[in-house]
Amino acid sequence: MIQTDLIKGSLKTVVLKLLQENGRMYGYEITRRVEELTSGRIKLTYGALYPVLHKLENEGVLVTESENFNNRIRIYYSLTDKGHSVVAEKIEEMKIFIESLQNIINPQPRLTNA
Amino acid sequence: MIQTDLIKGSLKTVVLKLLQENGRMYGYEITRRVEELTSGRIKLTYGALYPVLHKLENEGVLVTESENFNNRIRIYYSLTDKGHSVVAEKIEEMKIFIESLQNIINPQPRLTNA
DNA sequence: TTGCAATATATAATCTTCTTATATATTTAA
DNA sequence: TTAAATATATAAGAAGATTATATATTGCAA
Repeated sequence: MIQTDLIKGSLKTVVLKLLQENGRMYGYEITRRVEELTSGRIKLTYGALYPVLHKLENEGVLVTESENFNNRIRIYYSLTDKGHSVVAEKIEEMKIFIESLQNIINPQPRLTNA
Repeated sequence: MIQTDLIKGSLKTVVLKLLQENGRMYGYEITRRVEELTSGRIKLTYGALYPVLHKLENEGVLVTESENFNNRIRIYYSLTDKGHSVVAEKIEEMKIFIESLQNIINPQPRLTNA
């Protein structure tokens, strides 16, 4: 990740959202897409990404298919049925979280009852 | 913290922002204010909050004044000059981070050039 | 033809950060 | 008199990230 510790905790949701959006993706592609969507501001590290992908697979949220492309292995990840409902929940959580942060960052001026 | 792992990494920024907004605050007050601003969605834990406050003090970002209120010690924290510029940076980072997350959560449909 | 950048996945060691549990102590309301 | 609210603090452990390292192919430039 780049320049900020803020991303901690949101990686899983980000990955799941991209898979929901794109059907299936391989690890390298996911990091590319995140850079693209964030104008290079967020760069996923593989040391974080692959363990997360493996964990989600073990939890039955993702399934994999290996394919050969130009003699390079690509491991495609896609959501299971369970995965689809998990994404929906995670996205809701994230929206509420973002709202909460915004209430802190741009607070309504307090009424002078204090 | 409540119900979501999303908050990881943003605690420091949240604390600093509140101090910028309110002049000086004590630990307990900070947790109250965060609950208030987020409608109870984010509850800071003291096990996370106090170590962060102490760390920020050691870094010269905060200073403390102890006061006695109803036989209870209150330790007020406020920003140093350095602290004020640190908040400004952190807030900028957080705004960009939130923007980035929103680009991922609500992506513009991709033009079919891929 | 050699070497570097890009493509592609993976794991171990380490660090940071958070949660949970525990401790202490006063005031206030039931 | 007892529990909830107020107030701070730290240790142990878990979770999640970074950094470093490993391996291997393709394609482009020098």
